[in-house]
Amino acid sequence: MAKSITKGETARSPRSPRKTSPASRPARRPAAAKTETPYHHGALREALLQAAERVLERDGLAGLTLRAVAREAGVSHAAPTHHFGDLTGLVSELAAIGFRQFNAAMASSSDAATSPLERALARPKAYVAYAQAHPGMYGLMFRTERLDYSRPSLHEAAESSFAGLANAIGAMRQEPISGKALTIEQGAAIARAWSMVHGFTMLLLDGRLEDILERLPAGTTAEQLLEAILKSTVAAKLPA
Amino acid sequence: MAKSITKGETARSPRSPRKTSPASRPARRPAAAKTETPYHHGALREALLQAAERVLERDGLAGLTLRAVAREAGVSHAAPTHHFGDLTGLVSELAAIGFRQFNAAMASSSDAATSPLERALARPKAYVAYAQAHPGMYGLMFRTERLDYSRPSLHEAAESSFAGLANAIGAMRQEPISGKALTIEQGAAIARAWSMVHGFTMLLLDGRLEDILERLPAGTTAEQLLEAILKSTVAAKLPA
DNA sequence: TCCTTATCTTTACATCGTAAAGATGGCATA
DNA sequence: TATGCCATCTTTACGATGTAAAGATAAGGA
Repeated sequence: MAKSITKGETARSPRSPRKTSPASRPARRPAAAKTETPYHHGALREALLQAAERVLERDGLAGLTLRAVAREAGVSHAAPTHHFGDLTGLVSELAAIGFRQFNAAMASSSDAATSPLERALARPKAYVAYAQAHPGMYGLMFRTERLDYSRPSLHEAAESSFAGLANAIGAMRQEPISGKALTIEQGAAIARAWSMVHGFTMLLLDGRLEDILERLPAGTTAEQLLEAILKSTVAAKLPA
Repeated sequence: MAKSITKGETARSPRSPRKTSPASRPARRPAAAKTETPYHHGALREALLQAAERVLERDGLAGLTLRAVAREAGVSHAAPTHHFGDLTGLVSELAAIGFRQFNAAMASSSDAATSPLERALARPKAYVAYAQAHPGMYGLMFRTERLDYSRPSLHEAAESSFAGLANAIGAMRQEPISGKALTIEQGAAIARAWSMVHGFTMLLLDGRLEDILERLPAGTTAEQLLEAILKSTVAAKLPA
C-alpha cells in the first residue's frame, strides 16, 4: 500500500491482483477459504509453466520474461526464481514440455498412417503442423540460445525426438538403425531429412517462403508445397 | 585503422571528460592536436557497424546491444541512435552487410567451379562455410526477429540472396527460372534446396548434429556429412 | 508449543533501450 | 569575415528486465 505511493512498484498499478482482496491475504486465512489466493500457491510451478506458455503464444519470444510470467500467474516477480532458478531454467522446462507435445503429435500421426507413402509423409507433415499451431513453442525449442540441455527433462525430451526421427528413417530404409554406430549413408539420410523439415519450418515461420508461395499457381498452400517437396524426395526410396 | 588509433576504442569511463576539466577539451581545439578525440567523429556510422560486427562475433547475439557497440566504438551510449534510430536499425544494417558478404562468398565459389558436379556442390558448401566462419552474422541474418525488411538495404541484399539461389536451381534444372511465375515443381526444387541447406546450417550451429557426427566413422567432419547429403540428393538430377 | 524449512514478497541494483534536452562545431550565407 | 542554422554527439532521465538478498508467512515436525 505505502509502497505503491512511495516507490511505485510499477506493474501492480494496472492489474492489482491482490488489492482486490486486501484483507484475505495478510489476515489469518480461514482454513476453508481456498478460493482466495493464499500465501502459498500450492502448485505454483505448474501454474508458472502454463502462464509461460500463454505469454509465449500471446506475446512471442520477446515477451516471454520472468516478470511477465509472474504477472500472468498473479505472483510477485521474484517468485519464479525459487522454482526455476533463473530465466534459463524456466525456458528450458517449458521447452521440455514443448518437445513432449511435439513428439506425441508426430507419434500419433505416424501411427494413424496406413500406406507406405502415408507413413513416409506423416511425420514431416506433423512436424510442420505442430510448428504452425505452436509457433512460439517451436521457436522456443529451436531458436533460443538460452536453453540448458544439461537439464535432464529437456535433454531426455530432445533425445527422444531425435530417436523418433532416426527410427522413422531406419524403418523407411528397412534397416533398423542401431543406437551406437551409423554408416555415412545412414547419417546422411537422417541429417538430410531433419535438415529439410527443420529448414522448411524455420523459413516458413520466418515468412521467407512467401516469395516462393506467391509465385506458385494461385491458392497453393505451404502444406501443398511441403508435400511436393516430400514426394519428389521420397518417391525413389520407397519400395514399389 | 589510423582512425582507430587516434579515436581509440578505450572506454570513456576512466576519463571523466567534462566534469574534471571543463575548459580543456571543450576549448577551441588546436588544429594540429589530432590525437585528441574530436567531438565529431566523422565516420561514426561505419565505425559503429564495424564495432557491431566485432561485438557480435566476440560476444554473440545476446551481447550485441546498442550500448556495447557504443562502448566498442568509444562513443556515448546514445550516439548510435542518431545514425540508426534504434537497435532494429543497427541490427538490420549489419544484417544487410552480412547478406552481401554471404552472397559474394557464394558467387565467387560458384564461379570457381568447373565440372557440373562441382557447380552443384559449390553454392551449398559455400553457404555452410560462411555460416561456420561467421556464426554471429549468420545468426543475426536468420534467427533475429528484430530485423526490419522494409529497409531498402536489407530488403535488397536478402532479395539478391534469394535470386541467386533461384537462378542456381534453374541452371541445374536447365530451365531458366522466370522472375514471375513458378511451377509447383520449380517452387518445390527451390524450397527443398534452401530448406535443406538452411536447416543443416542451423542444426550444425546449434550443435544438434553432434549426436549424428559422433556416431559416424571416427573423424567424419560436418563438411563430409554435408557432401554425402548433397551428392545423394543431386546425383539423380545431373545430366549424365 | 516452538522451531526449522520451504515458499513467496519486498527491496535493491546493474544493465538495457529509448526519449529529450544540452553542447559542439561544420557549413552556408550574409 | 562574421553569423546563424543544423547535423552530430553527450548528458540526463525513465521504465523494464534479470537477479541477488533479506524479510514475511505458512506448514510440519520436534
